[in-house]
Amino acid sequence: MSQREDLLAGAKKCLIDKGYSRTTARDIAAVSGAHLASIGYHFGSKDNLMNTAVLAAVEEWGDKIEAAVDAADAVTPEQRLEVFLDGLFAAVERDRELMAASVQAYAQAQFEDALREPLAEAYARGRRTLAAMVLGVRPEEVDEEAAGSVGATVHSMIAGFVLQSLLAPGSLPSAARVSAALRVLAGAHG
Amino acid sequence: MSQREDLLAGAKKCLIDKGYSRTTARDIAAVSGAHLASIGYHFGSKDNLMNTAVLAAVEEWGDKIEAAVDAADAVTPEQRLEVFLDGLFAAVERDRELMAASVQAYAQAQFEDALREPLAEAYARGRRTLAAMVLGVRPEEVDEEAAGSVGATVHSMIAGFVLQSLLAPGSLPSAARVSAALRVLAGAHG
DNA sequence: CAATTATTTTGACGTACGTACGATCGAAGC
DNA sequence: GCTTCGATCGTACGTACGTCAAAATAATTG
Repeated sequence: MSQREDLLAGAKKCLIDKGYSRTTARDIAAVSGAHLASIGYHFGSKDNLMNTAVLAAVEEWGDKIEAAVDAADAVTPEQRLEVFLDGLFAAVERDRELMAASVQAYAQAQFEDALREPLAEAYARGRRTLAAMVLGVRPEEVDEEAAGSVGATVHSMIAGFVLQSLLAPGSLPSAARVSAALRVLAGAHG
Repeated sequence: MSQREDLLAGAKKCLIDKGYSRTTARDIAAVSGAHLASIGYHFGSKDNLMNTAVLAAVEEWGDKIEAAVDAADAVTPEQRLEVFLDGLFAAVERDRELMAASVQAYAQAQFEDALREPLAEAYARGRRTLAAMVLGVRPEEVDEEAAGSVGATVHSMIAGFVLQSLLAPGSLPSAARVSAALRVLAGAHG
């Protein structure tokens, strides 16, 4: 493994263990086993390395969501959302670290355009994917209206559950209970 | 205004403008007009001051949500969720800074028990309040089951919409569209 | 008004930070 | 075998950091 890869892995680990801004260049060097000065050589600056690590983590987390979507696509439309949530919640518990990194990403994105823009783009893409799943169509067929309502709502729910799980591990409801809750919510203003 | 109050206000401002960890003690002193050493005198340490500011911001944001709940309580149960979301989304756009601070809070909470515990508690309380609103009962009457399903789901949606709004301002759907989306979601697995 | 306590101000200390510079190494090219 | 070039290493510079001790001032109390 090159020092470049080591540094990136180390930065991700630090991101999870100490957070974005509390991570120092020396922390990354120590954790990765790479040399301090290699950060500048390979990434230009420590902040640049951290941004790269943050985006990589968010992308990985996006892949997990997509895997849950793919699994849900195999079942009937009626079961789809619940199967998806089951897969998602399992991933949430399993890959806690990835989500912790994602929260760091959102927090930092407010101060760095280099983070906010790709994150906003990923968010928009996610909405389409999720709307497509729920509606049972292909992502390209999802119109802006559906992405901005159904997709945005599902995506928001996910993000919120992730936050909740980080704050109070193990407190997530089952997918079945979320389904029931959605019926209550839909009924409350039908 | 005492320096204590000035410092707290300055810390909040820095929290919003520069983020939790990027804020230095000298930043706070400069913004607040207070003296550097007053931080130690009044708050013991800079971190302690920042934690106090973070919790104050989250509490303020909680008050906004509660105001939206109260407003929604005035209408019929059928309109309630939609009216609530209308009020909430208005608050989201109006008090963007409070939400930005809240995101900082969640990001930091992962590394400081002094933040995570009160935040988790506030989260739990919010779930009850929201479940009570949707179900049309008083918060004390909400059982654990309802708080953990309906309340948790609504709360997650809110948190997600907040994140979305921070990432891409102005991209929130209207409350009516969220309502429609919820009906779609409930129907997708009925 | 004197005495005591609370707050503000000054100044500085020690440390940890990010980054730059040149030396060193190792493999590939001719 | 000498050169070249990308990568790694050792080190040190300048600076910005949080905190503290003590002096100065303000407020409170008897």
